[in-house]
Amino acid sequence: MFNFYNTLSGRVEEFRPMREGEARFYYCGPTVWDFGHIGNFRSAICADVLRRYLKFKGLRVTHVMNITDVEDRIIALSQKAGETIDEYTARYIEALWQDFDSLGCERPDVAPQATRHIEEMVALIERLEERDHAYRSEGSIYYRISSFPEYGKLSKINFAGNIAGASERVDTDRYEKEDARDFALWKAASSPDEPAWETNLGRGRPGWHIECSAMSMKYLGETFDIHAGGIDLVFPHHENEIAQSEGATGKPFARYWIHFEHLKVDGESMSKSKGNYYTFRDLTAQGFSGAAVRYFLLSVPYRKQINFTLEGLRAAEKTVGSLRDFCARLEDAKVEPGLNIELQRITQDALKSFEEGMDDDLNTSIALAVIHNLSRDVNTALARRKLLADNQREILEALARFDSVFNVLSSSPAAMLDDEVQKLIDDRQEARRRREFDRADEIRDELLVRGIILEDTKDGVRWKRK
RNA sequence: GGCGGCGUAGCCAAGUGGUAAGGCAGAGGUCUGCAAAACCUUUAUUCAUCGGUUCGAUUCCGAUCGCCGCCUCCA
Repeated sequence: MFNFYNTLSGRVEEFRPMREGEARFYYCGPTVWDFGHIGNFRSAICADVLRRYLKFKGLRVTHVMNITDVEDRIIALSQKAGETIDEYTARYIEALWQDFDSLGCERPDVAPQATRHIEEMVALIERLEERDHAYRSEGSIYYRISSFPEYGKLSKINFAGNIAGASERVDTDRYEKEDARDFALWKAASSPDEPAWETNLGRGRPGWHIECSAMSMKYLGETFDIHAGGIDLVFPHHENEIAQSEGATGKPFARYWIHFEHLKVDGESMSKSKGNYYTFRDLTAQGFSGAAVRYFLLSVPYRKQINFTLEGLRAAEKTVGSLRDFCARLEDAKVEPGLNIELQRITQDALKSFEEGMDDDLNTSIALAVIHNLSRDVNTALARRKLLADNQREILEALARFDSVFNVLSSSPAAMLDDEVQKLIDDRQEARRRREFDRADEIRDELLVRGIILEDTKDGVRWKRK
């Protein structure tokens, strides 16, 4: 199996699934109040790679990602737009899936929405009330943190040291709570026109944290393998999830917690006010590909902050282009039958190193370096005609294996050339044969204007779209 | 006030108690009709600074400087 850092234990640990051959994995998904930004997608892509690597390791994965479609901001924005919550969030959910596709993220097996699971949340809150972990105050219901002694075990927060300096910024007067740390499980509707649900708990809406407890346990069981999310969620969100879930069931909740670091933009935290805020769509509008964004975001291991810059993204775009060219060249190569033992060894070593890198806390930097080194060795062999048919097959299989995790190598098949363009390429070849190089270069320039780049190789002309 | 991370070539960046992966950019070369692509060579005697531990430190410890973040909605 492989190792990764478990926030709960504070150590890199070997992953051992609860059930042989199976991994149950929950990822705290987005709040759909706007288009996703690159920070959201760093997390989503890290989660995607984790999920893919679990599969690489031969595990059957059940991946659940929640969609938070009700919270204060969504309510405010939808009301402002004169829409229902569903009308407002629908477009962002649609956009989310489009972005997932563009970024090469597999869709989760289940993507439950909070608004569709109010019943489950109500039932969970009732269980917490029965076990005395919850109390009512002015129509709302709060979690009683003093009733859960293990509170803080995930984030290791030192409450004594914290309160002093931070308290001035914490709004403690807003609700009637027994303890400033207590958090809302259920928020009573404050006015008749506020979106709310009529339930056994009264008219209101769920607190933010309860949805993840209710939905993860519904789809994965009361105890499951991995719970993932952005680093910012460690406290209070995940800490509260543990309190809610373990408080209600008396059983361990998630066994492994994995958290993805944030990214910086131009060396600073990303924020709209700093003008360094990018949605994925901002980048595609500038002509960047999803694969380049994905490659960039995976080029640094998940536990390090990555510094996002447009310059870095440009470099990633070039790198992905080179790797894809390499794959296409390898596929098209006309090779002699047979097997080059030396190349076979290189290929096997690459597979081994890739896996060792990923096994070591998902070190994507190392895994990518392995792909680059293999690419160089194979290019050299190709140029020297040392690559034989069995090697070609093995290397393509290895690359497919790598790409089952990274998903940046395969590109959509190039669209067919139209007849006119094909004729120009043929004409140019004819001109070259006659050594009419002015004419040949003229045609090459003309094709370039049409966005087609030609490369003359030993095996004939290759073309690609700009 | 409490807590944490980072500082490695022009840029991005991995990494380890035993002598610096990878990518981008640059230079020279091979190949080519010329290109392009690819390949080869080359670009850190050195890992913020100063001490300490050690046979040996970029890697461990301490101090200093600089940058970033969390503790509040946040991926």
